[in-house]
Amino acid sequence: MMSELEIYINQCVQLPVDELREIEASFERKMIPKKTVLLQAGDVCKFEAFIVRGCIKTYFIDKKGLEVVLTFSTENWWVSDISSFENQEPTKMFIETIEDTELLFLTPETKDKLLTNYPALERMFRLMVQRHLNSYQERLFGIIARTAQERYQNFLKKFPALPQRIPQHLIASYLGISPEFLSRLRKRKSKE
Amino acid sequence: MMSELEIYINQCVQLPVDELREIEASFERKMIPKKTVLLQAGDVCKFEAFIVRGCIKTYFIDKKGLEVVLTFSTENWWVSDISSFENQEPTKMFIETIEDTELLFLTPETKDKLLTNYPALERMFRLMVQRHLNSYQERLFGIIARTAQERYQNFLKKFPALPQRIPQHLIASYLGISPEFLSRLRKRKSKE
DNA sequence: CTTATTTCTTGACCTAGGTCAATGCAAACC
DNA sequence: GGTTTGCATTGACCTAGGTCAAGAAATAAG
Repeated sequence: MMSELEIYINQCVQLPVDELREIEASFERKMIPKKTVLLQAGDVCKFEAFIVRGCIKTYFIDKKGLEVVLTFSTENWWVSDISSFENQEPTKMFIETIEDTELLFLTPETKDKLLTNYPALERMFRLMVQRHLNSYQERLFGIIARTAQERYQNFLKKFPALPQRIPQHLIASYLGISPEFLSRLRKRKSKE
Repeated sequence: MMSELEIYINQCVQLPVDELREIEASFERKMIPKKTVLLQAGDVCKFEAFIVRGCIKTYFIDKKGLEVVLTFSTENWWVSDISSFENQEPTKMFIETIEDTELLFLTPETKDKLLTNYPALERMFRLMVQRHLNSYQERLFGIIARTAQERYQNFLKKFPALPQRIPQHLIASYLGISPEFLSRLRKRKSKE
C-alpha cells in the first residue's frame, strides 16, 4: 500500500516503488500540535513540508496587528514560504498549525540531495510552485471581481470540509471580510 | 556590450559570454504593435517571452464583461501564462500589448532544448516563477489589507514610470477600484 | 484643421461591507 | 461544576468606494 506522499509523487512523475520508498525516507516525519508557529516574520524558512494530516494557515499581519490569511493548507498539499526557503532570505509571513498536524519535512540540504539523486523530482517541485501560483491568481481575481457572497460560495465549493474544522473568523479573514459580515452572509444564506 | 536578456540571465546564473550569446540566439525576436492580443481565454499558451521594450497587460474578464488587470509587465520581465504553457492546457487569461513591444519568444520546444543544453538555466526559470508568485502574494495582501489610497501610493512607488505610459483606467483596474474613484484619489492627493 | 474616439473629471446618489458595543454560547481550564 | 476565555451573532450606525450620467480634455484619424 502506498503512502500519501508516494501517491502524490506518483501523480507527478513515474518512478519505481522502491525509489519512492527511498525518497520518502529522506523526509523527516513530525507531529506538530495545534497552534504551533512554524515560521514567523523575520525568520528564514528552513522547510518545505508535505501535509499528511492536519491543517495550517499562512498569514501576514497588517498594520492594525490583524491577521490576513493568505492560504489554508491541508492534507496532500505543501506548505512553505517558497521564496524564503529557496533564497534563504527572511520572510514576511507567518505559518501556523490550526490542528494537530502530521508533516513530512525537507530542509534545504535534504531537498538538494533529493534533487541530485532523483532529478525527475524537479518536475514535481515545479508543479508544486505552479499550483501555488495558480491558486494566488484565482484568489486575486476572486477578490477583485467577485462579491463577498460569491467568494464564500466558491470557498465552500472548493473546501467543503474546512468550515467544520476551523474557526469562522479565519475564513472571514481569508475571504477578505469581517467576521461579523461573514456571520450575516451565513444567516442570509440559511434563510433560503 | 551585453544585451538586456544577457544581463538578466547573468544575474541569475554564471555562464560564459559565448554561451549567453548562444542562449539568446534560441529566442525568436519579434516586434509586436500595441493592442495586439497575444493570448486569449481558451487558447493554449505557446510562449514564454522576455520583454526587451514595451508594456503588456495580463487580465481576466469578469462576468460583467469588464477587464480585471492582474499584472503589468515591462522591460526585463517575463510574460506568459506559466501553467498553461507548462502543461499545454487552455488558459483563462488574456495577454495583450499596451505599447509597441519588442519580445524574445520561447516555445515549449525551444525552452526544452535550451534546458537540455544549459541545465543551469533551470535556476533562472525557477527564480522567474518565484518572482511571479511573490508579486501575487504582495498584491493579494495589499488588496485585502490596504485602502485604495495606500495601494495607489504603493503602485506609484513600485512603478514610477507607468502612469505616464498607460491609461489611467487600466491602473484603476489593477488597483481593484473604479476609474472614477482613482480620479478622485488623484485629485485629493494633488491638493496637499 | 476637423471630426471621431478615447480618456479623464465631476457631481449626485447609493450600497456593500466595516466598526463598535452588547449578548449569547461553547469549549477549555481549575 | 463553576469560571475564564474565545467565538459567533445581532443591532445601530458609518464610510469607502461604486454607479450613472454628463461634460471636458486629450489623442488619433481623416
